[in-house]
Amino acid sequence: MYALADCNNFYASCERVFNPTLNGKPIVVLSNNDGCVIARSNEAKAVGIKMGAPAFQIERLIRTHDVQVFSSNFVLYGDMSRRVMNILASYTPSHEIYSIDECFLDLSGMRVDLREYGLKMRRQVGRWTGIPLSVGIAPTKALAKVANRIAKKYPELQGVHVIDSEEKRVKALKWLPIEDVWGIGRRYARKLRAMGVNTAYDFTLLPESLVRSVMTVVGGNLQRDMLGIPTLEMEIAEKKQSIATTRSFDRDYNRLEELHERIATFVMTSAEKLRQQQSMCRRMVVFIETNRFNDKEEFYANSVLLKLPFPTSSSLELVGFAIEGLKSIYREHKHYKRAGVILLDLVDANAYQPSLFFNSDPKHKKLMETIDNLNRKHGKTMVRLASQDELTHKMRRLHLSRAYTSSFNELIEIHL
DNA sequence: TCTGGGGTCCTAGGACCC
DNA sequence: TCTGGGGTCCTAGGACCC
Repeated sequence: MYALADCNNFYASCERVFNPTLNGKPIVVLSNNDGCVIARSNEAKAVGIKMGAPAFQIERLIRTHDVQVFSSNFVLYGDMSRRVMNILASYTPSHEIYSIDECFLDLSGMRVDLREYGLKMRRQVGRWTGIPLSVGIAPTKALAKVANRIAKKYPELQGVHVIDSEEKRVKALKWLPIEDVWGIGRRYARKLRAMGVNTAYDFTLLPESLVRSVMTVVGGNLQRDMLGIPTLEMEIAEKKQSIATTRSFDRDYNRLEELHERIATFVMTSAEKLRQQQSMCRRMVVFIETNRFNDKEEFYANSVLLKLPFPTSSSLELVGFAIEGLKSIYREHKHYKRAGVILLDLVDANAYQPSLFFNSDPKHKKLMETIDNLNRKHGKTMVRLASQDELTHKMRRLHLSRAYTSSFNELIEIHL
């Protein structure tokens, strides 16, 4: 049996933990630059605020319903996530952190009352972190996902649902519309509807060969899992296979120097994560885009895949390559709105055999360690490259909550 | 004025080799 | 004019997730 534990409206709940006066009020959390909605409390969903809605389009809703608005505070959310995951880990010998707010737990062989067990983790997470949790338990991961939806949907279940019989499995799948199935997105849902498949249950009745022909092996595996045959396995966290830093800008950039500074900073951020997991990268993508919503200027997007002459995790070397790449895709007289850097083809820094001729400069290793340590101790951008001398950008974060968990200056004060 | 960011996996088709 | 077959590697693009 597997459990899927999922935090309810995670970002919104994080904001609430440190400000209980928000209980019962509609809350939304906005993306970087306060661009669009990325999380909503139940109350905000109820008044009709859609996921992904641009902030400027919902101003009226916000005013009418006194919606509490927050800029995203990922330092806080990451920290809360770690606390929740640590608690959940104590409930199983094997868990998979599936996303910032979701965790699969392998409960096979556990001699416990599963419903009680789910209620217990939910209570403990609630008491220790203040985050509301829903738990779905079933024989496979895909069914645990379904069970979790049901746990969320019906309050009388108290946040926990167990699928432990064929009858419950069928009932759950007949209840779930095809577009809400994990692994079936817009594209496949439309195709399946056209084939007369309206629910998850209909999907499980399709011939396997048909499913594979439409949705490749991925769909076939999903179908088996939904039939109750454990097929999707636990994927225990190892290293990331790619590391990306991408951002929309607060305004249009058109000068090469401005993009240069942004790209250098993105590389620095990515490279630090790269070193943290003790990898080196062999390829890098650099991309830039103009504003796709602007009808007055033709949309321009371009990217370049760089094959590095040697694997490296040195920010200095990576920035050098990235800037060469940037120059190859930069066009003058355009207004850039978004850019990013993706590190790919990551190899283990310790296992790598240096080449006879071309290698990352060994002096950089020590230097990077020093920089990482300084930045860790003194805040993110204590040490930057000279190319980053002028920080011309400012993220718009008008509604930022405090760094309750990560900064001594921003701890909550309790007055007795 | 204002529209997110960070990931994973699979496949078809081309390049290249013998 | 005729013009194989099989293997591997790589990559772009498409699908999905939260």
